[in-house]
Amino acid sequence: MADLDRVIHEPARLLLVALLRKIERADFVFLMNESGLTRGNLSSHLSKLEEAGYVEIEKTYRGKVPLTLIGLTKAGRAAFDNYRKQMNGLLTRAG
Amino acid sequence: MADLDRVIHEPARLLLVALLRKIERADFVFLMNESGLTRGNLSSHLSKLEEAGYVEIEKTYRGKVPLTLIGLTKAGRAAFDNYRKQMNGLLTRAG
DNA sequence: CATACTAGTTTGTGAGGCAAACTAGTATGC
DNA sequence: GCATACTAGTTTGCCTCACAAACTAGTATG
Repeated sequence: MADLDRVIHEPARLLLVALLRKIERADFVFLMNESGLTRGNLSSHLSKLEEAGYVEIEKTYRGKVPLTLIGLTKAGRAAFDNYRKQMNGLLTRAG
Repeated sequence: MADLDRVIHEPARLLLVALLRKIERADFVFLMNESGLTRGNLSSHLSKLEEAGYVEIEKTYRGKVPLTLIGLTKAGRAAFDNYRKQMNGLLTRAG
């Protein structure tokens, strides 16, 4: 069977994880712009990813304005790589 | 944004469509065995695919026993190919 | 005619994605 | 110095939907 990681599989999160896979670390607003998600949905998807242990979220300040930094964990990278492998298998097996 | 086709994106259906992409036509029980889905879930996923116009379902008989044949439509093939293209983009863009 | 099997469909429920409402803190207008 | 607006998030409510379990229908067997 195809037991894909549902945390990664959700398109919004897949996009986020793919972004983070490249750039290591990003702030909330950047991810919002890149993904096209609303603040609300970005927040809840990041929470899911955090619960799964796939991202680390650091809350700090840029001057007096709050700044939230997000980065993929080792587990997150591994999960994404594994997902990619499985998905490629599924897609290419279907010549 | 990543607006993947949700009908195809669901893992169970992705597997079904990938299978059908190769073998053109299959019966209900074969798909059940290949996918590992229960009769109930296979039935409902096939209904979704049919509603989307992605598969054609033909009910006939093998002797006196009902036989359900399932095949991808042109639209189904196109949808899968498009999905695959988008997904590959997402996955490889994240070197 | 009752029990079992094959081949499916329908139903109930819990999880979850999305949009909208809410919160908190900072800057600006008057 | 209080109101209005803006930035940066979080929480809530609703509606969809995947999965499991229950149900249906028809055939073979004892």
